[in-house]
Amino acid sequence: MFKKVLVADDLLSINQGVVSVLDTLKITDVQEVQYCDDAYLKVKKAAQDNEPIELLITDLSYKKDHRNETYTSGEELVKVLKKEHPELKVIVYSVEDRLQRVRTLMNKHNCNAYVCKGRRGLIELNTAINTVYNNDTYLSPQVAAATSPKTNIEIDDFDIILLKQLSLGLSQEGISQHLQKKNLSPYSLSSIEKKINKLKTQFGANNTIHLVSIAKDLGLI
Amino acid sequence: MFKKVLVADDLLSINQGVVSVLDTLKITDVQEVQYCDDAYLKVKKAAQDNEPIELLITDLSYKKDHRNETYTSGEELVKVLKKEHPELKVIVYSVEDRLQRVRTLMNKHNCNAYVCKGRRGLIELNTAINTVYNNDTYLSPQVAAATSPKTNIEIDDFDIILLKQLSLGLSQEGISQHLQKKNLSPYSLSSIEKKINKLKTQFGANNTIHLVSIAKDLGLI
DNA sequence: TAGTTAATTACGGCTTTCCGTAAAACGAAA
DNA sequence: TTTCGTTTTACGGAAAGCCGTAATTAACTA
Repeated sequence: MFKKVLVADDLLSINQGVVSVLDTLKITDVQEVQYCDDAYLKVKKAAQDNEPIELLITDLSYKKDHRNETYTSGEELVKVLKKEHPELKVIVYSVEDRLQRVRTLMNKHNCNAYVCKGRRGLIELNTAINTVYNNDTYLSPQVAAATSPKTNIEIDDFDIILLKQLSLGLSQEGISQHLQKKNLSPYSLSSIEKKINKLKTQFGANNTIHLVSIAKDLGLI
Repeated sequence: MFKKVLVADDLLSINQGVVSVLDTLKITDVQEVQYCDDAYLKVKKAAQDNEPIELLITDLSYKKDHRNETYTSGEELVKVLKKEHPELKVIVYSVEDRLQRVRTLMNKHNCNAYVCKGRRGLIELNTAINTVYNNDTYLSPQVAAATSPKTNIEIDDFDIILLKQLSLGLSQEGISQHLQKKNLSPYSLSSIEKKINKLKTQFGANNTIHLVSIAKDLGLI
Protein backbone atom coordinates (compact mmCIF):
# COMPACT_ATOMS: atom_id res chain seq x y z
CA MET A 1 0.00 0.00 0.00
CA PHE A 2 0.99 3.65 -0.38
CA LYS A 3 3.30 4.92 2.29
CA LYS A 4 3.45 8.67 1.69
CA VAL A 5 0.26 10.58 0.89
CA LEU A 6 -0.61 14.25 0.54
CA VAL A 7 -4.14 15.56 1.12
CA ALA A 8 -5.13 18.96 -0.29
CA ASP A 9 -8.51 20.49 0.44
CA ASP A 10 -9.46 23.93 1.60
CA LEU A 11 -12.15 22.68 3.94
CA LEU A 12 -10.24 21.45 6.92
CA SER A 13 -13.22 19.46 8.12
CA ILE A 14 -13.32 17.32 4.99
CA ASN A 15 -9.61 16.80 5.25
CA GLN A 16 -10.28 15.08 8.53
CA GLY A 17 -12.63 12.59 6.88
CA VAL A 18 -10.05 11.74 4.25
CA VAL A 19 -7.38 11.33 6.86
CA SER A 20 -9.56 8.91 8.79
CA VAL A 21 -9.91 6.78 5.67
CA LEU A 22 -6.15 6.76 5.22
CA ASP A 23 -5.89 5.82 8.84
CA THR A 24 -7.99 2.69 8.40
CA LEU A 25 -5.72 1.77 5.48
CA LYS A 26 -2.74 1.95 7.82
CA ILE A 27 -1.19 4.81 5.91
CA THR A 28 0.70 6.75 8.51
CA ASP A 29 2.75 9.29 6.59
CA VAL A 30 -0.04 11.70 5.69
CA GLN A 31 0.51 15.38 5.08
CA GLU A 32 -2.23 17.98 4.74
CA VAL A 33 -2.36 21.33 2.99
CA GLN A 34 -5.09 23.86 2.33
CA TYR A 35 -3.59 25.66 -0.63
CA CYS A 36 -2.66 24.47 -4.11
CA ASP A 37 0.68 26.19 -3.99
CA ASP A 38 1.56 24.44 -0.77
CA ALA A 39 0.66 21.12 -2.36
CA TYR A 40 2.90 21.87 -5.32
CA LEU A 41 5.82 22.82 -3.13
CA LYS A 42 5.43 19.76 -0.92
CA VAL A 43 5.52 17.43 -3.89
CA LYS A 44 8.57 19.17 -5.34
CA LYS A 45 10.40 19.18 -2.06
CA ALA A 46 9.70 15.51 -1.39
CA ALA A 47 10.89 14.51 -4.85
CA GLN A 48 14.05 16.53 -4.41
CA ASP A 49 14.76 14.85 -1.09
CA ASN A 50 14.34 11.45 -2.75
CA GLU A 51 11.36 10.70 -0.54
CA PRO A 52 8.65 11.25 -3.17
CA ILE A 53 5.01 11.54 -2.36
CA GLU A 54 3.24 8.57 -3.91
CA LEU A 55 -0.35 9.74 -3.87
CA LEU A 56 -2.09 13.10 -3.96
CA ILE A 57 -5.73 13.43 -2.96
CA THR A 58 -7.04 16.85 -3.94
CA ASP A 59 -10.21 18.86 -4.24
CA LEU A 60 -10.98 20.91 -7.34
CA SER A 61 -12.31 24.20 -6.06
CA TYR A 62 -10.39 26.33 -3.67
CA LYS A 63 -12.02 29.46 -2.40
CA LYS A 64 -9.84 32.44 -3.09
CA ASP A 65 -8.58 34.55 -0.25
CA HIS A 66 -5.97 37.21 0.35
CA ARG A 67 -3.03 34.99 -0.63
CA ASN A 68 -1.66 35.53 -4.09
CA GLU A 69 -1.36 32.03 -5.43
CA THR A 70 0.20 30.64 -8.59
CA TYR A 71 -2.25 27.76 -8.78
CA THR A 72 -5.78 28.57 -7.74
CA SER A 73 -7.67 25.43 -8.75
CA GLY A 74 -7.21 21.74 -8.32
CA GLU A 75 -7.29 21.32 -12.08
CA GLU A 76 -4.28 23.56 -12.61
CA LEU A 77 -2.46 21.82 -9.80
CA VAL A 78 -3.11 18.38 -11.24
CA LYS A 79 -2.17 19.50 -14.73
CA VAL A 80 1.25 20.77 -13.75
CA LEU A 81 2.03 18.02 -11.27
CA LYS A 82 1.11 15.21 -13.64
CA LYS A 83 3.28 16.82 -16.28
CA GLU A 84 6.30 17.19 -14.07
CA HIS A 85 5.77 14.02 -12.04
CA PRO A 86 3.93 11.45 -14.14
CA GLU A 87 4.67 8.77 -11.57
CA LEU A 88 2.67 10.61 -8.91
CA LYS A 89 -0.78 9.06 -8.46
CA VAL A 90 -3.61 11.56 -8.24
CA ILE A 91 -7.13 11.11 -6.89
CA VAL A 92 -9.52 14.02 -7.29
CA TYR A 93 -12.11 14.22 -4.53
CA SER A 94 -14.75 16.83 -5.27
CA VAL A 95 -18.46 17.61 -5.15
CA GLU A 96 -18.26 18.52 -8.83
CA ASP A 97 -20.08 15.94 -10.92
CA ARG A 98 -20.15 17.50 -14.37
CA LEU A 99 -18.98 14.93 -16.84
CA GLN A 100 -17.01 17.29 -19.01
CA ARG A 101 -14.83 18.29 -16.10
CA VAL A 102 -14.26 14.68 -15.14
CA ARG A 103 -13.49 13.75 -18.72
CA THR A 104 -10.85 16.43 -19.06
CA LEU A 105 -9.18 15.43 -15.81
CA MET A 106 -9.07 11.74 -16.62
CA ASN A 107 -8.25 11.81 -20.31
CA LYS A 108 -6.25 14.98 -20.68
CA HIS A 109 -4.49 15.27 -17.36
CA ASN A 110 -4.25 11.52 -16.69
CA CYS A 111 -5.75 11.51 -13.23
CA ASN A 112 -5.93 8.08 -11.66
CA ALA A 113 -9.31 8.39 -9.99
CA TYR A 114 -12.25 10.72 -9.55
CA VAL A 115 -14.41 10.42 -6.46
CA CYS A 116 -17.52 12.49 -5.83
CA LYS A 117 -18.01 13.87 -2.36
CA GLY A 118 -21.29 12.65 -1.01
CA ARG A 119 -22.79 10.23 1.39
CA ARG A 120 -20.76 7.34 0.04
CA GLY A 121 -17.77 9.54 -0.75
CA LEU A 122 -15.40 8.20 1.85
CA ILE A 123 -16.32 4.61 1.07
CA GLU A 124 -15.63 5.19 -2.60
CA LEU A 125 -12.43 6.97 -1.75
CA ASN A 126 -11.32 3.85 0.03
CA THR A 127 -12.01 1.78 -3.07
CA ALA A 128 -10.32 4.36 -5.25
CA ILE A 129 -7.11 4.27 -3.21
CA ASN A 130 -6.93 0.50 -3.49
CA THR A 131 -7.72 0.53 -7.20
CA VAL A 132 -5.18 3.21 -7.96
CA TYR A 133 -2.56 1.36 -5.95
CA ASN A 134 -3.09 -1.56 -8.31
CA ASN A 135 -2.40 0.72 -11.26
CA ASP A 136 -5.99 0.94 -12.37
CA THR A 137 -8.29 3.93 -12.60
CA TYR A 138 -11.45 4.52 -10.60
CA LEU A 139 -14.56 6.66 -11.12
CA SER A 140 -17.50 7.19 -8.81
CA PRO A 141 -20.60 5.53 -10.27
CA GLN A 142 -22.38 8.82 -10.99
CA VAL A 143 -19.55 10.01 -13.21
CA ALA A 144 -18.58 6.65 -14.66
CA ALA A 145 -20.16 7.71 -17.94
CA ALA A 146 -17.58 10.45 -18.31
CA THR A 147 -15.02 8.39 -20.15
CA SER A 148 -17.40 6.25 -22.16
CA PRO A 149 -16.84 6.69 -25.89
CA LYS A 150 -20.17 8.26 -26.70
CA THR A 151 -19.41 11.21 -24.47
CA ASN A 152 -16.31 11.69 -26.54
CA ILE A 153 -17.25 14.79 -28.42
CA GLU A 154 -14.83 17.01 -30.20
CA ILE A 155 -15.21 20.54 -28.96
CA ASP A 156 -12.57 23.11 -29.77
CA ASP A 157 -11.87 26.54 -28.38
CA PHE A 158 -13.79 28.24 -31.15
CA ASP A 159 -16.90 26.29 -30.22
CA ILE A 160 -16.50 27.39 -26.64
CA ILE A 161 -16.27 31.01 -27.75
CA LEU A 162 -19.45 30.65 -29.77
CA LEU A 163 -21.31 29.05 -26.89
CA LYS A 164 -20.01 31.67 -24.50
CA GLN A 165 -21.08 34.56 -26.71
CA LEU A 166 -24.49 33.01 -27.22
CA SER A 167 -24.90 32.66 -23.47
CA LEU A 168 -24.01 36.32 -23.08
CA GLY A 169 -26.95 37.28 -25.23
CA LEU A 170 -25.33 38.16 -28.54
CA SER A 171 -27.25 37.50 -31.73
CA GLN A 172 -25.54 35.51 -34.45
CA GLU A 173 -25.03 38.76 -36.29
CA GLY A 174 -23.55 40.25 -33.11
CA ILE A 175 -21.20 37.31 -32.72
CA SER A 176 -20.10 37.77 -36.30
CA GLN A 177 -19.13 41.37 -35.61
CA HIS A 178 -17.50 40.42 -32.33
CA LEU A 179 -15.29 37.85 -34.06
CA GLN A 180 -14.40 40.22 -36.86
CA LYS A 181 -13.36 42.84 -34.34
CA LYS A 182 -11.15 40.28 -32.62
CA ASN A 183 -9.66 39.14 -35.92
CA LEU A 184 -10.97 35.65 -35.42
CA SER A 185 -11.95 33.60 -38.40
CA PRO A 186 -14.34 32.37 -39.64
CA TYR A 187 -16.66 35.17 -38.76
CA SER A 188 -19.31 35.18 -41.44
CA LEU A 189 -22.89 34.78 -40.35
CA SER A 190 -23.13 31.70 -42.50
CA SER A 191 -20.17 29.98 -40.86
CA ILE A 192 -21.47 30.80 -37.43
CA GLU A 193 -24.83 29.34 -38.33
CA LYS A 194 -23.16 26.21 -39.57
CA LYS A 195 -21.00 25.73 -36.49
CA ILE A 196 -23.89 26.26 -34.12
CA ASN A 197 -25.88 23.78 -36.12
CA LYS A 198 -23.11 21.21 -35.83
CA LEU A 199 -22.97 21.69 -32.08
CA LYS A 200 -26.71 21.18 -31.85
CA THR A 201 -26.35 17.88 -33.65
CA GLN A 202 -23.44 16.79 -31.47
CA PHE A 203 -25.30 17.51 -28.27
CA GLY A 204 -28.72 16.47 -29.45
CA ALA A 205 -30.13 19.90 -28.72
CA ASN A 206 -33.53 20.89 -30.04
CA ASN A 207 -32.64 24.54 -30.49
CA THR A 208 -30.00 27.06 -29.51
CA ILE A 209 -31.47 27.73 -26.08
CA HIS A 210 -31.29 24.03 -25.37
CA LEU A 211 -27.73 23.91 -26.66
CA VAL A 212 -26.51 26.67 -24.36
CA SER A 213 -28.38 25.11 -21.48
CA ILE A 214 -26.63 21.78 -22.06
CA ALA A 215 -23.27 23.47 -22.42
CA LYS A 216 -23.74 25.15 -19.06
CA ASP A 217 -24.76 21.89 -17.43
CA LEU A 218 -21.63 20.23 -18.78
CA GLY A 219 -19.53 23.03 -17.40
CA LEU A 220 -18.24 23.98 -20.83
CA ILE A 221 -19.11 27.60 -20.23
CA MET B 1 -26.40 30.29 24.63
CA PHE B 2 -28.33 27.55 22.85
CA LYS B 3 -28.59 24.32 24.74
CA LYS B 4 -30.08 21.90 22.26
CA VAL B 5 -28.83 21.88 18.66
CA LEU B 6 -29.42 19.61 15.68
CA VAL B 7 -26.89 19.29 12.87
CA ALA B 8 -28.01 17.91 9.50
CA ASP B 9 -25.52 17.27 6.70
CA ASP B 10 -25.00 14.29 4.49
CA LEU B 11 -21.24 14.52 4.61
CA LEU B 12 -20.36 13.08 7.96
CA SER B 13 -16.92 14.64 7.79
CA ILE B 14 -18.30 18.15 7.65
CA ASN B 15 -20.62 17.36 10.49
CA GLN B 16 -17.56 16.83 12.59
CA GLY B 17 -16.29 20.32 11.87
CA VAL B 18 -19.60 21.84 12.87
CA VAL B 19 -19.72 19.80 16.01
CA SER B 20 -16.27 21.01 17.00
CA VAL B 21 -17.47 24.60 16.68
CA LEU B 22 -20.44 23.85 18.89
CA ASP B 23 -18.05 22.23 21.31
CA THR B 24 -16.00 25.40 21.67
CA LEU B 25 -19.24 27.24 22.38
CA LYS B 26 -19.92 24.82 25.24
CA ILE B 27 -23.03 23.46 23.62
CA THR B 28 -23.22 19.89 24.79
CA ASP B 29 -26.59 18.62 23.65
CA VAL B 30 -25.80 18.19 19.97
CA GLN B 31 -27.58 15.69 17.75
CA GLU B 32 -26.54 14.74 14.24
CA VAL B 33 -28.48 13.37 11.28
CA GLN B 34 -27.62 12.68 7.66
CA TYR B 35 -31.11 12.75 6.16
CA CYS B 36 -33.69 15.50 5.92
CA ASP B 37 -36.47 13.23 7.06
CA ASP B 38 -34.54 12.29 10.17
CA ALA B 39 -34.02 15.96 10.94
CA TYR B 40 -37.73 16.61 10.56
CA LEU B 41 -38.68 13.77 12.85
CA LYS B 42 -36.15 14.76 15.49
CA VAL B 43 -37.51 18.29 15.64
CA LYS B 44 -41.09 17.05 15.85
CA LYS B 45 -40.28 14.52 18.51
CA ALA B 46 -38.36 16.99 20.64
CA ALA B 47 -41.19 19.53 20.44
CA GLN B 48 -43.71 16.90 21.43
CA ASP B 49 -41.63 15.90 24.44
CA ASN B 50 -41.48 19.54 25.51
CA GLU B 51 -37.73 19.57 25.06
CA PRO B 52 -37.64 21.51 21.83
CA ILE B 53 -34.56 21.83 19.65
CA GLU B 54 -33.53 25.46 19.65
CA LEU B 55 -31.24 25.58 16.65
CA LEU B 56 -30.95 23.64 13.41
CA ILE B 57 -27.81 23.81 11.31
CA THR B 58 -28.41 22.26 7.92
CA ASP B 59 -26.87 21.81 4.50
CA LEU B 60 -28.88 22.43 1.33
CA SER B 61 -27.99 19.59 -0.96
CA TYR B 62 -28.40 16.01 0.03
CA LYS B 63 -27.27 13.40 -2.43
CA LYS B 64 -30.08 11.00 -3.16
CA ASP B 65 -29.67 7.34 -2.38
CA HIS B 66 -31.88 4.28 -2.04
CA ARG B 67 -34.02 5.70 0.77
CA ASN B 68 -37.37 7.03 -0.26
CA GLU B 69 -37.54 10.36 1.48
CA THR B 70 -40.29 12.90 1.92
CA TYR B 71 -37.89 15.83 2.04
CA THR B 72 -34.91 15.57 -0.24
CA SER B 73 -33.38 19.02 0.03
CA GLY B 74 -32.43 21.36 2.79
CA GLU B 75 -34.68 23.99 1.31
CA GLU B 76 -37.79 21.83 1.62
CA LEU B 77 -36.78 20.89 5.13
CA VAL B 78 -36.33 24.49 6.19
CA LYS B 79 -39.57 25.54 4.53
CA VAL B 80 -41.73 23.06 6.37
CA LEU B 81 -39.93 23.34 9.70
CA LYS B 82 -40.06 27.13 9.76
CA LYS B 83 -43.75 26.95 8.97
CA GLU B 84 -44.59 24.49 11.70
CA HIS B 85 -42.02 25.73 14.21
CA PRO B 86 -41.39 29.44 13.67
CA GLU B 87 -39.54 29.62 16.97
CA LEU B 88 -36.88 27.19 15.76
CA LYS B 89 -33.72 29.02 14.71
CA VAL B 90 -32.22 27.83 11.45
CA ILE B 91 -28.71 28.31 10.08
CA VAL B 92 -28.04 27.08 6.57
CA TYR B 93 -24.45 25.96 6.04
CA SER B 94 -23.74 25.21 2.41
CA VAL B 95 -21.21 25.59 -0.40
CA GLU B 96 -23.99 27.11 -2.49
CA ASP B 97 -23.35 30.80 -3.02
CA ARG B 98 -25.94 31.76 -5.61
CA LEU B 99 -27.71 34.83 -4.40
CA GLN B 100 -31.18 33.86 -5.55
CA ARG B 101 -31.09 30.73 -3.43
CA VAL B 102 -29.91 32.68 -0.42
CA ARG B 103 -32.53 35.33 -0.96
CA THR B 104 -35.36 32.82 -1.08
CA LEU B 105 -34.17 31.13 2.08
CA MET B 106 -33.78 34.33 4.03
CA ASN B 107 -36.80 36.30 2.84
CA LYS B 108 -39.31 33.62 2.02
CA HIS B 109 -38.48 30.89 4.48
CA ASN B 110 -37.21 33.19 7.22
CA CYS B 111 -33.90 31.52 7.85
CA ASN B 112 -31.84 33.14 10.56
CA ALA B 113 -28.43 32.82 8.96
CA TYR B 114 -26.66 31.65 5.83
CA VAL B 115 -23.05 30.59 6.05
CA CYS B 116 -20.98 29.53 3.05
CA LYS B 117 -18.76 26.52 3.45
CA GLY B 118 -15.23 27.51 2.71
CA ARG B 119 -11.95 28.27 4.30
CA ARG B 120 -13.50 30.63 6.81
CA GLY B 121 -16.73 28.69 7.04
CA LEU B 122 -16.37 27.41 10.55
CA ILE B 123 -15.26 30.80 11.82
CA GLU B 124 -18.29 32.44 10.24
CA LEU B 125 -20.50 29.69 11.58
CA ASN B 126 -19.32 30.60 15.02
CA THR B 127 -20.26 34.23 14.46
CA ALA B 128 -23.58 33.18 12.96
CA ILE B 129 -24.54 31.10 15.98
CA ASN B 130 -23.85 34.01 18.31
CA THR B 131 -25.67 36.48 16.09
CA VAL B 132 -28.71 34.26 15.73
CA TYR B 133 -28.78 33.65 19.46
CA ASN B 134 -29.16 37.41 19.86
CA ASN B 135 -32.17 37.34 17.53
CA ASP B 136 -30.37 38.88 14.61
CA THR B 137 -29.68 37.44 11.17
CA TYR B 138 -26.27 36.67 9.69
CA LEU B 139 -24.97 36.27 6.14
CA SER B 140 -21.50 35.27 4.99
CA PRO B 141 -19.79 38.26 3.33
CA GLN B 142 -19.85 36.75 -0.17
CA VAL B 143 -23.63 36.46 -0.08
CA ALA B 144 -24.38 39.56 1.94
CA ALA B 145 -25.68 41.22 -1.22
CA ALA B 146 -28.47 38.67 -1.42
CA THR B 147 -30.96 40.62 0.61
CA SER B 148 -30.13 44.05 -0.73
CA PRO B 149 -33.15 45.69 -2.32
CA LYS B 150 -31.91 45.80 -5.88
CA THR B 151 -31.70 42.01 -6.06
CA ASN B 152 -35.37 41.96 -5.15
CA ILE B 153 -37.01 40.52 -8.22
CA GLU B 154 -40.43 38.95 -8.25
CA ILE B 155 -40.31 35.50 -9.77
CA ASP B 156 -43.18 33.08 -9.29
CA ASP B 157 -43.45 29.35 -9.84
CA PHE B 158 -44.96 29.81 -13.27
CA ASP B 159 -41.94 31.78 -14.37
CA ILE B 160 -39.68 28.99 -13.17
CA ILE B 161 -41.67 26.47 -15.21
CA LEU B 162 -41.32 28.61 -18.30
CA LEU B 163 -37.59 29.01 -17.82
CA LYS B 164 -37.20 25.32 -17.14
CA GLN B 165 -39.09 24.30 -20.27
CA LEU B 166 -37.12 26.76 -22.36
CA SER B 167 -33.90 25.30 -21.01
CA LEU B 168 -35.10 21.83 -21.96
CA GLY B 169 -35.34 22.89 -25.57
CA LEU B 170 -39.07 23.35 -26.07
CA SER B 171 -40.27 25.98 -28.49
CA GLN B 172 -42.80 28.50 -27.28
CA GLU B 173 -45.42 26.55 -29.18
CA GLY B 174 -44.20 23.38 -27.48
CA ILE B 175 -44.43 24.99 -24.07
CA SER B 176 -47.97 26.07 -24.86
CA GLN B 177 -48.97 22.48 -25.57
CA HIS B 178 -47.10 21.23 -22.53
CA LEU B 179 -48.98 23.63 -20.25
CA GLN B 180 -52.31 22.78 -21.81
CA LYS B 181 -51.67 19.09 -21.27
CA LYS B 182 -50.90 19.80 -17.62
CA ASN B 183 -53.99 21.98 -17.24
CA LEU B 184 -51.89 24.97 -16.37
CA SER B 185 -53.08 28.40 -17.31
CA PRO B 186 -52.35 30.66 -19.06
CA TYR B 187 -51.11 28.51 -21.87
CA SER B 188 -51.69 30.54 -25.01
CA LEU B 189 -48.71 31.29 -27.19
CA SER B 190 -49.42 34.95 -26.73
CA SER B 191 -49.32 34.80 -22.95
CA ILE B 192 -46.13 32.78 -22.98
CA GLU B 193 -44.54 35.33 -25.26
CA LYS B 194 -45.59 38.09 -22.94
CA LYS B 195 -44.30 36.40 -19.80
CA ILE B 196 -40.96 35.58 -21.37
CA ASN B 197 -40.71 39.15 -22.51
CA LYS B 198 -41.36 40.40 -19.00
CA LEU B 199 -38.67 38.13 -17.64
CA LYS B 200 -36.23 39.42 -20.20
CA THR B 201 -36.92 42.95 -19.03
CA GLN B 202 -36.59 42.01 -15.37
CA PHE B 203 -33.26 40.32 -15.88
CA GLY B 204 -31.95 42.71 -18.50
CA ALA B 205 -31.53 39.87 -20.98
CA ASN B 206 -30.90 40.62 -24.64
CA ASN B 207 -32.73 37.56 -25.89
CA THR B 208 -34.15 34.27 -24.67
CA ILE B 209 -30.83 32.44 -24.78
CA HIS B 210 -29.38 35.12 -22.56
CA LEU B 211 -32.39 34.88 -20.25
CA VAL B 212 -32.05 31.14 -19.72
CA SER B 213 -28.31 31.54 -19.25
CA ILE B 214 -28.87 34.11 -16.51
CA ALA B 215 -31.52 31.98 -14.87
CA LYS B 216 -29.12 29.07 -14.71
CA ASP B 217 -26.39 31.24 -13.25
CA LEU B 218 -28.75 32.44 -10.56
CA GLY B 219 -29.67 28.89 -9.73
CA LEU B 220 -33.33 29.45 -10.57
CA ILE B 221 -33.36 26.37 -12.76
C1' DT C 1 -76.18 44.18 -11.90
C1' DA C 2 -73.23 47.28 -14.25
C1' DG C 3 -68.79 49.23 -14.53
C1' DT C 4 -63.90 49.10 -14.08
C1' DT C 5 -59.62 46.92 -14.23
C1' DA C 6 -56.48 43.35 -15.11
C1' DA C 7 -55.36 39.09 -17.32
C1' DT C 8 -55.56 36.31 -21.28
C1' DT C 9 -55.82 35.51 -26.01
C1' DA C 10 -55.63 36.74 -30.98
C1' DC C 11 -53.48 38.68 -34.86
C1' DG C 12 -50.25 40.90 -38.23
C1' DG C 13 -46.05 42.76 -39.66
C1' DC C 14 -41.24 42.51 -38.96
C1' DT C 15 -36.72 40.36 -37.54
C1' DT C 16 -33.97 36.59 -36.51
C1' DT C 17 -32.98 32.06 -36.94
C1' DC C 18 -33.05 27.75 -39.47
C1' DC C 19 -31.68 24.80 -43.20
C1' DG C 20 -30.61 23.39 -47.72
C1' DT C 21 -27.95 24.47 -51.78
C1' DA C 22 -24.20 26.37 -54.11
C1' DA C 23 -20.47 29.36 -55.18
C1' DA C 24 -15.90 31.10 -53.79
C1' DA C 25 -11.60 30.72 -51.30
C1' DC C 26 -8.05 28.08 -49.40
C1' DG C 27 -4.57 24.37 -48.72
C1' DA C 28 -2.19 20.22 -49.73
C1' DA C 29 -0.41 17.04 -52.97
C1' DA C 30 0.66 15.45 -57.62
C1' DT D 1 0.18 24.79 -62.00
C1' DT D 2 -3.61 21.80 -61.77
C1' DT D 3 -6.52 18.96 -59.12
C1' DC D 4 -9.02 17.53 -55.28
C1' DG D 5 -11.00 18.13 -50.87
C1' DT D 6 -12.14 21.10 -47.20
C1' DT D 7 -13.48 25.41 -45.29
C1' DT D 8 -15.66 29.60 -45.67
C1' DT D 9 -19.04 32.50 -47.55
C1' DA D 10 -23.39 33.70 -49.96
C1' DC D 11 -28.17 33.35 -50.79
C1' DG D 12 -33.22 32.25 -50.41
C1' DG D 13 -37.31 30.20 -48.71
C1' DA D 14 -39.48 28.41 -44.39
C1' DA D 15 -40.03 28.48 -39.49
C1' DA D 16 -39.73 30.59 -35.10
C1' DG D 17 -39.51 34.41 -32.43
C1' DC D 18 -40.37 39.44 -31.50
C1' DC D 19 -43.39 43.31 -30.64
C1' DG D 20 -47.17 46.38 -30.81
C1' DT D 21 -52.14 46.56 -30.93
C1' DA D 22 -56.60 45.07 -30.08
C1' DA D 23 -60.30 41.97 -28.90
C1' DT D 24 -62.02 38.79 -25.44
C1' DT D 25 -62.49 36.97 -20.98
C1' DA D 26 -62.12 36.98 -15.98
C1' DA D 27 -62.14 39.23 -11.58
C1' DC D 28 -63.27 42.61 -8.55
C1' DT D 29 -65.99 46.60 -6.79
C1' DA D 30 -69.63 49.76 -6.11
